[in-house]
Amino acid sequence: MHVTLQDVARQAGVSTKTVSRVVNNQGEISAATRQRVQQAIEQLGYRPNFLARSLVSQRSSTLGVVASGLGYFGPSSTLTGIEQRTFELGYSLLFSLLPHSDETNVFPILDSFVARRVDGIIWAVSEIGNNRTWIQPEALQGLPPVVFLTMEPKPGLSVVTVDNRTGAMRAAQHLVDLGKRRIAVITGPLAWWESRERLAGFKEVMQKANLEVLPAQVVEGDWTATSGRRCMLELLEQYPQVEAVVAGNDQMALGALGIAHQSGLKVPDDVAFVGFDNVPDSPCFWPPLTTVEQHLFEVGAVSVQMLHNLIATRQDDMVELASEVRLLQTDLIIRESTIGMPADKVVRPVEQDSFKIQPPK
Amino acid sequence: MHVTLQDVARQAGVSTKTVSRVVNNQGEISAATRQRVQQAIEQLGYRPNFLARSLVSQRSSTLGVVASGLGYFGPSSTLTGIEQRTFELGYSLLFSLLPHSDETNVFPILDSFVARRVDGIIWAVSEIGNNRTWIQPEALQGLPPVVFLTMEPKPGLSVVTVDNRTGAMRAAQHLVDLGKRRIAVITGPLAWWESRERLAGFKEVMQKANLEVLPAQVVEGDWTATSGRRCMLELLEQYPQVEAVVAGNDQMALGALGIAHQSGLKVPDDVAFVGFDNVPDSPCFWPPLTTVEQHLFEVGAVSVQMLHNLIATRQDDMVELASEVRLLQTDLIIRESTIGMPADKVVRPVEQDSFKIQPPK
DNA sequence: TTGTAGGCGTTATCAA
DNA sequence: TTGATAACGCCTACAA
Repeated sequence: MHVTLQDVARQAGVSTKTVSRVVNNQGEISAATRQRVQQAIEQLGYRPNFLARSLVSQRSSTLGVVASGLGYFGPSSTLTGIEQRTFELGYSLLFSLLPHSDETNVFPILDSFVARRVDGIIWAVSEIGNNRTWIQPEALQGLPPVVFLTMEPKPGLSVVTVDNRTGAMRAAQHLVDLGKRRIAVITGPLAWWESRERLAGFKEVMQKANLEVLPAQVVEGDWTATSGRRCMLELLEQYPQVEAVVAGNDQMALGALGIAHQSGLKVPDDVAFVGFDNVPDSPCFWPPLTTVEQHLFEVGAVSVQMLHNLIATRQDDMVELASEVRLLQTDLIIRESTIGMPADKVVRPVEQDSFKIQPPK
Repeated sequence: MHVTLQDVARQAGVSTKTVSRVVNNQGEISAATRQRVQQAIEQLGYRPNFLARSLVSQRSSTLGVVASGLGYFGPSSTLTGIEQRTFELGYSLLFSLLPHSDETNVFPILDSFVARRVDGIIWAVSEIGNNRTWIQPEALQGLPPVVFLTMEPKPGLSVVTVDNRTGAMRAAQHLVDLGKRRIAVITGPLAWWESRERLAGFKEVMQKANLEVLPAQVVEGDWTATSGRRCMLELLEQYPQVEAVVAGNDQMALGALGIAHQSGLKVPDDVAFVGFDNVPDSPCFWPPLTTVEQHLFEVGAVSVQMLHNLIATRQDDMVELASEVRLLQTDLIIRESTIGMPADKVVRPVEQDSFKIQPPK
């Protein structure tokens, strides 16, 4: 069916090895034969078979990625970053999605990756409930190098994640600095590690500012704008003195904003709002939303780079120093929902954990 | 490095072929040997190598997908649908992203798919400018079956797309039915086929209603909310009598809504708005947005099913009847931005081009 | 500079 | 019911 090296070799009147050398640009070859071989390749429309190459070379130049929740801006950005860097480094990408559920059995997915002999795996699913209990030495044993995204760093694992706690602290501190005292929070689902981190950051700032956090000030949403509406209604009911709201993401902030409008509250004078994510629409919310930007595209790119290094290391010497952690910082984007006048100022702090994407080798 | 069939065979004291039969559940095998083989598999931790299997069986059980613009809800939904159906049908998915640019050379991506011997390809990139000129018989020659998404159906190609024209007609007709006469349109970039289709649908309704469409009534955005703001400002400048706006997507509608608020216009009494996409946030816009829902998850799922059938067909007999077209209908979701009162009614028409996802064989 | 032999891990063919 | 042998398409080692 397909044209093979043999066919080309026969056509060009040389050996298969010579054709192989031409295809892979290796070894010294006389200009004449190279010419002849290339002509034969063109003529026959030869396309190399990576499966056969992978079989003998024991590497597939393919990475596997497991993602989730592409309907949201964050995961999509991360995936885009992953794909781009993967391509730049010369890999292909096997792609799998996981439902947002504890129940899902991850092993079929891992098996399909192993069966296709991926050189490495990126686990781009948020830490939710106990959906990480599968991460055990025995399970990792049979796998190529893995980089985990968005989880509490654990010894022995390579992790790339956003500093959610500090991000939330920036949001809360901003409100405190503006003189707000009665600050409420709409969290994401607390089964999510990210949500708990953000809540912890919020509480830390409140404590330092000697501000109480009553149970009535904390409500739990599910990331959707609709849940933001519900949460804001609850807040107005159980904590009517609220002066500001920190939302776990921009969607919930949007929903909460809607309720504020319906209730005739002035934003930000009566109630100020801060979101999290800086989705592309957030500058066009009504009013434009102050929010915390995560650099998720970079999270994706960095994780691929880390995986690439891991793969190279494992091949060179068998020493396994897989435990590396990258914590990416956030930016506070200040807009009208907190300061009430046209502004789009970026407050970028000194980077504590700065990073660079390393150039391909 | 890895445990192979041979290792298992040796351990169990049988031939490799016998092990192969056990692994693939084929042929008759005595319970005793099966037992022994399975034990050896467990013991050694054997994982089959799909690369080797693909090499000999001439099929990789892998599909390739080329997508674009995951930052938007639509493409992400489509990709999610593709992934899910792909997994259900027992394939793996090789994933590639294309920048939104005419210039991009698609052949390296196609080559990487062919090199890995994907069984089929889904081209999930919108038709923009002349980014489809590569689709020529010669280029298609060397490829496995391909299904194209979101493009003008062409003879000889398999296409799955949303009926954008009819969708836009629903939106426009809804406004006409509400008694609006001076209706403007904010289009997506007109280099996109989808944008032109939606504009054509809009114009068709206007014509039937004996309503003029002046050049001043049509402005071109770039899908972003920010461009929606700019376009709405232009409209208010050059067509101040505007009573309603049809936007090319929900993001631009959001931006336009913001300008309406800033200008003190009442929605929908002064100006009504309709979007396109039904993004999850749209019920929480201010006011909630009437919009046209595309079933993009289904577009993805249907395209995979079509591809699967194509692959099966090509293998059975060599007859190539690749030209199939599926046109999926839209739903109009009516909300406050047009009717000004709490409502969330779905108008679902009789399906002209109904479809079912066929069960896996 | 070029060629030969052997093997990567699996499945198909044909015997036993 | 099982097994030996030959592919699948490519690359590495070693010669020539």
